[in-house]
Amino acid sequence: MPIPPAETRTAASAPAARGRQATAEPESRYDRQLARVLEHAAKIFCDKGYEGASMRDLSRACGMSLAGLYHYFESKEELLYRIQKHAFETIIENAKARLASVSDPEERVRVFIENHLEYFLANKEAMKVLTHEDETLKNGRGAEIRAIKREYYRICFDLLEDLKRKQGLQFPVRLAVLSLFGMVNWIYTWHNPRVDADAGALGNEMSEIFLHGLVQNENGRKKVSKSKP
Amino acid sequence: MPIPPAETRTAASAPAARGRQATAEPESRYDRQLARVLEHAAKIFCDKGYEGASMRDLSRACGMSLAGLYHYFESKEELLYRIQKHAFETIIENAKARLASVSDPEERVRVFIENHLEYFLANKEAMKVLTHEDETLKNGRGAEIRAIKREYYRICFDLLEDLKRKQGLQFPVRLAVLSLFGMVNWIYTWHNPRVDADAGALGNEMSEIFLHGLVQNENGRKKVSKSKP
DNA sequence: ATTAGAGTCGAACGAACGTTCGGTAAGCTC
DNA sequence: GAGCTTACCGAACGTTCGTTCGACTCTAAT
Repeated sequence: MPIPPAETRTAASAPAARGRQATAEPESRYDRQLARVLEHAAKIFCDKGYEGASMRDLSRACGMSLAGLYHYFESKEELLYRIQKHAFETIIENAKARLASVSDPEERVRVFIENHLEYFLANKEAMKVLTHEDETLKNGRGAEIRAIKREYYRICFDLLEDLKRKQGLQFPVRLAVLSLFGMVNWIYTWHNPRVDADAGALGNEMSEIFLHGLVQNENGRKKVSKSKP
Repeated sequence: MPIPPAETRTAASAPAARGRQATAEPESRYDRQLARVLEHAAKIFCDKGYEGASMRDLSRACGMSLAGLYHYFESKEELLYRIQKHAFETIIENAKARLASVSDPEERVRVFIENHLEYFLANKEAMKVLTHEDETLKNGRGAEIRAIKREYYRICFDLLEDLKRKQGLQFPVRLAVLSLFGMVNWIYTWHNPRVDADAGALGNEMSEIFLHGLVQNENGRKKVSKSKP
């Protein structure tokens, strides 16, 4: 949930997180405010889209003046960049950590899917911004985000290729990866926490569809005995 | 590809398509120009997003003055509405027509998927606008588009429920529908006509993944004999 | 008590936005 | 060829946009 403390300071030169004794406190006032701003920005970009959202909307949401906001970043574009970068880096980090302890190829795919859904649903706003505004950033920042995205794609690709090789399967890996991303990313258009299951259950069900399909004859796992022949 | 002739005139009161003899010519000058405008609008909304696209962009693309454009519609919002409505109605119409002659439940799902992909790839720009700007329209027009969307969803839902019942399967239908839409709609983010297969081939491959999954053991259709045990 | 700078603000900048207005030139009907 | 309509345009309307500027307050170190 928390959008991150500053890491790198790109606006005016400013203090690193220094508490009262320079060591104890992890979050300076600046860091806390910046995190607040990023969180509200994610919410607003999510609701109205990057282009449709105005800095005045953000100012209102943060309870801070328009000019005051610019103490924490240098442009609207940087806000989008920060939100996207943090979301992507975190989901990749989480995926790597979870995959490290799983070796069965099929199970690894399941873990990847569940990790994706879990982070997605826990950070719905940032992830919608990541997904929806995927071509918005241009030039340097856009290239950086696209590189991170490619890394994430690659992780999934390798997972599926490994599965294919070890189990001697036959399917187009690129298309499988992109179909999987479609399935899991599309969730931002429909998921309603009051109606739909949580990440764990959805992950299992989606994994089942993706790995074994709707129709699983000859195997019995999906087929159910019917009273009428 | 062609965005449609006028159907209903919503701007200033204006002539219906009347040829020189009121019967022979199907396309008046007005209809042709309107179609041109809608086509360019779809392209621009697709490239820069609805909010990011300006009427001046459209004016430039059409080679027509800003004021002149408004002869053909009453607002930017109406443009989006027209594009979305036409795309949705056509894809539904096509789906119904194709499904009418197919009775096998599994084959019907395949036909639905292939129809979707075929229209999607043949009308990439309008379909990206439909997919990407899906929450943009508000009030009356938004409600109307959402109703059409619900109808399309319903067709797919019924298809899958029929498959489930007739084959005695067990899967969550709502999730299956939404996963399928995710798979097929996501295509606008990645499809490259110079790299990727055409709608027919992609439809087959996606249908295979969706219906039978990546891993299809015990059945041999997917498993391939390996030299090493 | 003085100073430095972090944090914040009101007010404004120029640019861009969607839309409208008054007008004109061409085409059609009588 | 008068009269009406369609198709289009230049210029501008009022608004909103992202961003900046100079000044103020508060805190904390000198």
